[in-house]
Amino acid sequence: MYTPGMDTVERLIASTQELLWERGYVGTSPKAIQERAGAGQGSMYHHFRGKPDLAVTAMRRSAAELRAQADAVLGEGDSAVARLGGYLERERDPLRGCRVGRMAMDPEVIGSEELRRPVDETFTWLRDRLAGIVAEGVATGELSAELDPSDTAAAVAAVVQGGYVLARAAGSREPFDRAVRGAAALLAAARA
Amino acid sequence: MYTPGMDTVERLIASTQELLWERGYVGTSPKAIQERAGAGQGSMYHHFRGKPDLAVTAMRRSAAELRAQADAVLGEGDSAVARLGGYLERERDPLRGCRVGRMAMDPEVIGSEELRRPVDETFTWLRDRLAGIVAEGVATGELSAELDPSDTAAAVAAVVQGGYVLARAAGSREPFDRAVRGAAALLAAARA
DNA sequence: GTCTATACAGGGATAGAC
DNA sequence: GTCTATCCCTGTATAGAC
Repeated sequence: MYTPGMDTVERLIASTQELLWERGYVGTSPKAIQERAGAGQGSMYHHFRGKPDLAVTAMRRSAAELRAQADAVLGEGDSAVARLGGYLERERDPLRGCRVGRMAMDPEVIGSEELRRPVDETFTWLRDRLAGIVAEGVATGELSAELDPSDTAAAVAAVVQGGYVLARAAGSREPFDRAVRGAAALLAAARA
Repeated sequence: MYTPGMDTVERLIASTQELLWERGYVGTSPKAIQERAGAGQGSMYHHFRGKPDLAVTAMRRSAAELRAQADAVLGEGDSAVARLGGYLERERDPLRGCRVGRMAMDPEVIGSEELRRPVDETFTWLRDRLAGIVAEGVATGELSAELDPSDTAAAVAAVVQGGYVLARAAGSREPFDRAVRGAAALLAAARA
């Protein structure tokens, strides 16, 4: 996440990304950010207007990173089912949860237009991307024509996000693994 | 949630349940609980040892309520697909999220054995209950024998929890509705 | 049982020196 | 650009009076 050569601004952003992932927006304090970044108060408030400003910057970056990763995974595989399955069963650390999805549960994030936007954009993009793959599968006759691409895409995205909830509740990655495997099996069973 | 006739203890518990749902554990302060309950500091600390104690009590109650509701819904319908579909598409307020699942994203909840337990038990119970229905459907020949009941159950539970994330991210219930509809369609397509 | 007073850390930010 | 001092509010809890 961050390397010795990074300057203060970069260290502040990277630290904020990590803390938002671990503790959410309400749970992350400027002081904690400064400590992790090895920067003083003055530094942080010189470069950013305050916690919301820094958080928006960090969230935009996390969103972009996630998008790039997902896009790469979704490009691999030679059939719709294989590509969706690849996305579902891609390597993850379920107990950490999703760094973007996590933000959606925070009332302060949801209550702020600016803070919610990167989260919204990420999932809108993801659902569209997944829907395109489903539509392709339906078009080539691989998947049943009964499947609505947008609905199916939402279900796939939801399984992953919900899998994190189940895993964290259980204190074990097992429910996550079951959920994505279960979803992959349902997709496989929906082949035309 | 709470009625005029409730005594102080009940009002404290009910207020805590509401606040935990709305703002999570970190986001809920004793002061806010007292205000909503119309009780003073002394009252709260007389009846409960502190915030964690009150939170555990409130979470146990929310878990029990949720379980009762889910159990009722899962008992209706005359086929496995109908029962799972009924659970998925049951009336909900997606923008509020799940009062139990929400807790799983809170680091303090996950970090405490006592606070996590009610959440864990709720989802373990739910997955078992759903798995029983899937198994039944497989046994009667309604559902494809390819489906693993536990995996499928986890996927169904995850779709709902993840649907909340998508809805809150979007600021609209639409992605939730799409996700559950998509999941119901996949189940219908997996009929033997 | 409930109230008020008190305590002390931490959150979030500003001011001004260097 | 960064540091230290300072500020005020809130979180969480205890003590003791009523």
